[in-house]
Amino acid sequence: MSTPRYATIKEALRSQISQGILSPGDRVSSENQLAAEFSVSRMTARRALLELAEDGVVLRSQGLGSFVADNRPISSITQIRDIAEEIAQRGHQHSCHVLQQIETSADSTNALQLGLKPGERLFYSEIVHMEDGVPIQHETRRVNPRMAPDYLAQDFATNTPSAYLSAVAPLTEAEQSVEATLADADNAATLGTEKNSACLKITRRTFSERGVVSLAVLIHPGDRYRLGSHINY
Amino acid sequence: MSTPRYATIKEALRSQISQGILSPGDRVSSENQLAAEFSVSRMTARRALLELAEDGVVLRSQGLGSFVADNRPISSITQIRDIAEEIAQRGHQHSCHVLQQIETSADSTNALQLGLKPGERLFYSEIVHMEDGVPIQHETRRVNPRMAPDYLAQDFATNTPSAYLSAVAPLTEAEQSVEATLADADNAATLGTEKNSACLKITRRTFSERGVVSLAVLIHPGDRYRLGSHINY
DNA sequence: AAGTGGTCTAGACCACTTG
DNA sequence: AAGTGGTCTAGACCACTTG
Repeated sequence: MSTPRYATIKEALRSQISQGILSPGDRVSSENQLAAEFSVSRMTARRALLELAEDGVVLRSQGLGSFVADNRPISSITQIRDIAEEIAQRGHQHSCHVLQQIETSADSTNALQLGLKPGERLFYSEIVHMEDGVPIQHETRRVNPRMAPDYLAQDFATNTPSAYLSAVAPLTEAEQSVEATLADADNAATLGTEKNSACLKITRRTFSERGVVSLAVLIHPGDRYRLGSHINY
Repeated sequence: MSTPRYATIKEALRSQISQGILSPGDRVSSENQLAAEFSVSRMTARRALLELAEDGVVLRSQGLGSFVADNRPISSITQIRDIAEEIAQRGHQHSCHVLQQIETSADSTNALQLGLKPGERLFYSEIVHMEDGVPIQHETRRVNPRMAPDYLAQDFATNTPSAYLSAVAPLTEAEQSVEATLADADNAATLGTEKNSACLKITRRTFSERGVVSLAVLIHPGDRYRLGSHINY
């Protein structure tokens, strides 16, 4: 399976931007020009530009052309931080229990989310993170083996899954949702809370350049954890 | 300028989903089927499905088909949006009950947070927001009278507090925290949920150029609301 | 008038999943 | 074998912006 042509065009433009050949505000080649340069149909060149626009790399305007966008600053709110780092920054002690670290197979839902085939193998880990000895996060994570083949050999007591994955498959994108749930018996036992107490559940899908890296579900006791953000306009 | 055909197809599918004709997990018509049904080329039907997938409305899988995604509302953590707008954008109907809209005085905590002196007057409102008649947010808000002197004269049934405040004191900054709590008897009654069900609680302080504008506490039923974000690096 | 992006067609071949 | 989505072509007409 070779790289699609629209992807080649995207890559070429991205690299021109990161090398400074194209700067924010510069006009990039038009659909017709790209079609000619890369010997593809206009629809294929168009797709490359459309996807770059979706990713916020270019801005497009009918009649005018496509232009390199400003490099968006990363807002501190949305930053994904390693929990061990976060705890260390508060001046507290991080520790954890690795409950599971195994190979298993993808059910149809996990397969869809991770970009695997149903039944294909995946790595699974389950860890409880503690701050000064008090459990604050129950992490369950499903990992795409193609992105991190040595996942099962890691010692997560010294280096968290998040830290390890960031090193082997640098984060390019993340999708997350936050919801409130009740602790089931399992959550209650691992987190040392009451059953049916309020929990904050974060579901996070992380992407690297080559695709989906992992799918993490993070459960926090509602009375010991909050998410904060500061937004500037 | 007429509506593009792919937009018509998207709208038709969205409406089937919101009417319950299609439920999460259901398979939607294939590209070829939609092309035939709507008398368009496959590329046009395809575009409709692709955009719905981008919006998180459907999940697509080669060889399998396209499936309706989990349709629980997901709203952005990183952006503060008026709930009425948010609901309208999902194609649903917003309505609300104004429970209270009064002048009261600041206790020491509120005073500190709003930059007032203890005992100084402040405005207080309490509203339940509904999406298609179903309660999804219980909003309690304390407002700095200096920033919005006419707050008590507003009709929040037609213009939400958030929309009104944005107009009179444009948002320059916001601080928020997200946590999980259990519904108390009052929450349960106003939101129509069980007591001790999981709730998402957002505490938000908004700032304008001249200082703190308001302090809002937003309670959402955990099973009807999610927060989401998409991060690009 | 010439160029840009926006929409659309009617085909094609492919990889993938299921019966 | 039949159906699905993924990629791609070579055209077309359109609305929009600029010289």
